[in-house]
Amino acid sequence: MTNEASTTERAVPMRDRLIECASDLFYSEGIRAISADRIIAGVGTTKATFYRHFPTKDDLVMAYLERRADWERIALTTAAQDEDPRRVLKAISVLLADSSCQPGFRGCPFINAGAEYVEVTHPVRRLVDEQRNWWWTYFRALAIRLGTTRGKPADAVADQLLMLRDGALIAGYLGDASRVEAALSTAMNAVVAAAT
Amino acid sequence: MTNEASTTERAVPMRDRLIECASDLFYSEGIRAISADRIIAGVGTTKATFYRHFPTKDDLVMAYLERRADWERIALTTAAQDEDPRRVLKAISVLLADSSCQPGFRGCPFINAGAEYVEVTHPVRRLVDEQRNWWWTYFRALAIRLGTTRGKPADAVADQLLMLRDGALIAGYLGDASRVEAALSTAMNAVVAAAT
DNA sequence: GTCTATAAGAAGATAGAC
DNA sequence: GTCTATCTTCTTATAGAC
Repeated sequence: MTNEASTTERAVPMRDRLIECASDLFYSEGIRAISADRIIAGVGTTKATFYRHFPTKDDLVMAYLERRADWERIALTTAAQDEDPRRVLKAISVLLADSSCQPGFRGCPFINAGAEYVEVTHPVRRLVDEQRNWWWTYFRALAIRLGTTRGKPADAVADQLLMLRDGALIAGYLGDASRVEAALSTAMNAVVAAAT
Repeated sequence: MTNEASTTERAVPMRDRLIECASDLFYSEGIRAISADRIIAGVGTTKATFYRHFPTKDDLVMAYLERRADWERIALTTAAQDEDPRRVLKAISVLLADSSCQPGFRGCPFINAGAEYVEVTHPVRRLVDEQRNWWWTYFRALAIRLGTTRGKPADAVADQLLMLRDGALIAGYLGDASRVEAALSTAMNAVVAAAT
């Protein structure tokens, strides 16, 4: 094979290095708390290069959230491949609870971004909406597989499961992450049982 | 026109006017998004006066959150005075859902502050913990009144009800506020039914 | 594509007069 | 308690050389 070890730094394009660094910093400290300078220093480049790749800071914020959205969808669909919808529900609980227990867990990046971006028409908020709609649609389909009647009943169960997902991530961040799994799976089962 | 320092305006002490203005701005736009200058301009005073009342901006942030905590506790205990714990549960759902439907609703100020303040030892985060503990203790007592066995079962129900409260406020802000009441009360009832 | 240098403004906070 | 004036640092963003 060709020698690429000596060109490790050059192998990763600057754009990806900026997104990678931004993803860590924005998530762990908040978007407004991180200046472009911090990211520039983090990857070891200059302002000019930064702004060549991302005309404004918000463009990098969008790239950060798009990457997070991809991760989240992949993580969920990977963890929830079981045929049995009840085991899928359990797997989702375990996935969310495990994430909550990881060091550096700071809750849902989309909920956090929502707290920082107020304007509903802002691209960031549109992306947050999109990701939340994805979750809701996923939960609605799961509700149907679990035996909930299509239409309003399934919509209602999707609302409740999304509510529990959001609450679980808040609890994982601001509460006791070690209790999230029990509370989340118990509540999800209760909600599904009451609707089927 | 009329003198700005009219009797009504002067009757409210500067400190309270600063907290009042900060409360509106911090909640509606986010804490980091609002500079001291914006608040100073909002009440029509100067930097020197601002920093005489609040040595740092974070001191004002604390005053803002303490006021919000007081409001929340008063609102809840006022809305939930019924003898019947099932009607109390319903009243909480209605209170949270109604709040979500108010114009300018931006979710839970404590969850939002948590998104902006990362350091767990920061006074803001301690206050967030305190308010969340208050809710949890309230829910645990309610769970017992609803017939849940004291100890672990009641603790588990409190975890789940708090999870639903948090998720409901997220849904009220980032989702469809008009569907919060149905989802929240249905899920709370399901969780309680499964534990009694 | 990347660098040095810098603009232009906003941020949190203070000194000293009245 | 309040004001004018100021300080320092940080912020996003750009110009122009290599």
